[in-house]
Amino acid sequence: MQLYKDQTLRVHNSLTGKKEVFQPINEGHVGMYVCGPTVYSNVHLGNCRTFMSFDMIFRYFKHLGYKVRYVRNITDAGHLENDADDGEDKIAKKAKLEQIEPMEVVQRYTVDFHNTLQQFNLLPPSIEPTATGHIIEQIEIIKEILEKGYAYEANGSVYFDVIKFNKDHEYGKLSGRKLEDMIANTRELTAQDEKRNPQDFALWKKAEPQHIMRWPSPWGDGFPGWHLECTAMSTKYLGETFDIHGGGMDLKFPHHECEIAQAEASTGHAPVKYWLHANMLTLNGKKMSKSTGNNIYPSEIISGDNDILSKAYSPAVVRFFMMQAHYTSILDLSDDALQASEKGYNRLMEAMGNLDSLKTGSKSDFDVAGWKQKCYDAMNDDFNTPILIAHLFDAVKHINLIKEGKENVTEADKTELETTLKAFVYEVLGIENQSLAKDDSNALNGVMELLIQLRNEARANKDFATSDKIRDELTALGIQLKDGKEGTTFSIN
RNA sequence: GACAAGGUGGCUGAAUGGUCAAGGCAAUGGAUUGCAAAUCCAUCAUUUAUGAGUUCGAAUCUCAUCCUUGUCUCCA
Repeated sequence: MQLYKDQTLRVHNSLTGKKEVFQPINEGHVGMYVCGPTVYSNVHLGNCRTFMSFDMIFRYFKHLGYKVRYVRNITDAGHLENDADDGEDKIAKKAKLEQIEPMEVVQRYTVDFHNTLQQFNLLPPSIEPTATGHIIEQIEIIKEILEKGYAYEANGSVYFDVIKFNKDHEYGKLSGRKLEDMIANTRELTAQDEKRNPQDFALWKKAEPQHIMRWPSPWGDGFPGWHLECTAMSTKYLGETFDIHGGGMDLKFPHHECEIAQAEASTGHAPVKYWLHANMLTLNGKKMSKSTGNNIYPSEIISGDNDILSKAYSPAVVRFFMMQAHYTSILDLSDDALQASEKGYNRLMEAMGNLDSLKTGSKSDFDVAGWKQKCYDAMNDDFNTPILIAHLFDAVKHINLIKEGKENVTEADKTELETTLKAFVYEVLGIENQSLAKDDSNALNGVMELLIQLRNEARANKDFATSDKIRDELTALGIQLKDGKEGTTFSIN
């Protein structure tokens, strides 16, 4: 199914600041690279939002029939705490702190990362390369940049020469910065600094004798600079120019700016056609920060074991909540917002559960084909999931009306509605139906049927004490009875 | 201080020049119900941080001010 031939997708390109029609470099194929986590601590909820956004994008491309190669790296070396001379590798620092091998740190938090993303129903990327697995490729790129004259060696380290590069190229075009301004706002170099210019960044850092993470190179033992791994791995798996590069807004500068510089310096041309940036997640209107306590881990939301929220929320509800905002907007997570999302989520799932049993007729009061295209239009407009969800609720309303017998639907439209709804909710948005009623054990259904029958008998006899007792006790257990025209049904919250 | 993304109803969150500013949640009235819940119908921002400007027309463009988030710088 090559749906992409019928749909015009527009994406917001951070490089130009405009929405552009998406045209892949190779027809029918999409190459997408997203900067993955540095695995030195448990994955942050904000990171989850970014990866969830790109998971949705990945899913929509697939849904449209593109063959997608989605590469998301694991940074397991080289991410310095800061760019100063005493900059320490984040992973090496954590290893020292916990007195374990750096690779134990990497292993522990990579597993946590995968577990968390799996809970939120993220699809695994096509390739998930690690920085340490691509040291050779990174060294090769450094050699090329050195050959082209855009880098210099100093005392066993190699630095990218930003000023030289800016003479032939434009450094700062992604983040809207001017090199002159940056230089004007910078202090003088200290005497012991190896860099020619404070804006220069490390391609290769010399490893001090006590440094554990080290690899041999033409410039001596050392380790790669943080920005380099993404250039090496994206080029290796997606080519010198690929379609989409994604990541969090916070990576725009310097990380992505440096990626552009490295690629242009080594290959002579721009590496990426469309730059997509996902916006940040705040908590109760403020940035998340471990030091102020305004912070929550994914596992704490799911378990409810935290001081910030009133209750636990399922991963599907959290995902639905995130999808209700556009990926380029700042999203604020709060208890009120999650509660509202949970109710909306339940209503959506309820309607989808009722879809199958709808009675069909000879005509439809609901323009399913028009509605379906509206859903595509929403997604085609830079993956506008909030608008898509608004349309989904339009379908919910019609499903409920049909169920009540106030509207009609033909068999063909019902099938179309069901297929489309499932495609957008499950396949594109990646929202699972986690209501317990779905995995219906026959025993539970049998017991419920019995209770409903007993209650209805009591109601018929006007024994409301008994009928209300059954209803209230079930409510206390989290089972809600629903008296409809067609009889009584139940749902489990 | 610089750059970037923003500031929309009680909460959340769409809409970037064109009649009434989506949707979810909450709220109010009605239908339904033994009473509720669920469901349906109706109501719910003369107004988009503030001030000024451009325009026949602005939430949307321009300028100023205030605020939030991110990055850099400074500081440490």
